[in-house]
Amino acid sequence: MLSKKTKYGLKALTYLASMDGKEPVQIAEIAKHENISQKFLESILLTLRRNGFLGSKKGKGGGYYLIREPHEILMTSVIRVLEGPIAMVPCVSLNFYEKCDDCPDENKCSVHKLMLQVRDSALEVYRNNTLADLIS
Amino acid sequence: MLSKKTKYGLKALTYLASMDGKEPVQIAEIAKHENISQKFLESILLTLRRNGFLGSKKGKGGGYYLIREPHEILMTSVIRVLEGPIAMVPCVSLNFYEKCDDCPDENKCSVHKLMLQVRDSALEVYRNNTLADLIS
DNA sequence: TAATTCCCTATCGATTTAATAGGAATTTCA
DNA sequence: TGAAATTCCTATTAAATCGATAGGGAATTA
Repeated sequence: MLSKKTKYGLKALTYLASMDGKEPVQIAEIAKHENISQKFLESILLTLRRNGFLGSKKGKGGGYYLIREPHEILMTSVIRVLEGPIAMVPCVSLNFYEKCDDCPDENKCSVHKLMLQVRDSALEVYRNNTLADLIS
Repeated sequence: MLSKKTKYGLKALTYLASMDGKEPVQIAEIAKHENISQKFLESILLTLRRNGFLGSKKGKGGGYYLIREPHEILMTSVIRVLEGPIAMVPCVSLNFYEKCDDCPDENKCSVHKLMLQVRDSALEVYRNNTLADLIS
């Protein structure tokens, strides 16, 4: 299940991308437009800023804005920052690999085999979608 | 993230399929072989039986066994029973559809658009894999 | 009748999630 | 210079979910 954090983050990014200008947009405006709890959105935007997706400006006329072009922002990176691993089990994760406690041999594991395919198919989707693709 | 329930359920099914014979296999044997908490596995096998994947026999020499051929058991149905929806958001789910509270128009929603693709790619994997495919 | 094995419900502890609270820091502008 | 606007940051909480455990009941076998 996709977390609300990721869902809201994607919606906020899309909203900012659709604004297009580099004018800062206030949290309150995004929250209202997308029906998101303002305080919750606040923490999400902070994460996106700390991870290099957004810039911010304080004080009157302040807000958040994209610091990269929408077509440069891959869904793989957004998902990894907001949601974490794309893989459904750590033993097939590229960026968050972990060995399973129970499994003596990954290569013989049926779950591993299946989830490898699922990961690859999800990766292909995320790699083929940038923020720009989500707008139109 | 894939739940342990699903992971263990898949491992148990694979083990039963690899036995091949219609001889009942005891919970304890599966649990030991796959390093799973026996009591937890018990409840999982019960779910699989109630959903038409397994048969069972009580008393000495009892246990669980597959009641369909491995190549007839699609991953779509196993996943839906153990894990629930394949979709990452209810608004793109085929079998567990639900409207989003916040979203006024699904067709304009960027998250919807992305998650539709993710669902389709996952579905394709699950539809192309039967229990038989996981064994070899 | 005793042993074996699955059947069933309830409960628990830990973790995660979504949201809230409350104020600090910075910037703008009158 | 000071008040308003806005982001920044940490802590807390309520609810849900997950993985596991407990404890006995019911059926089957020998």
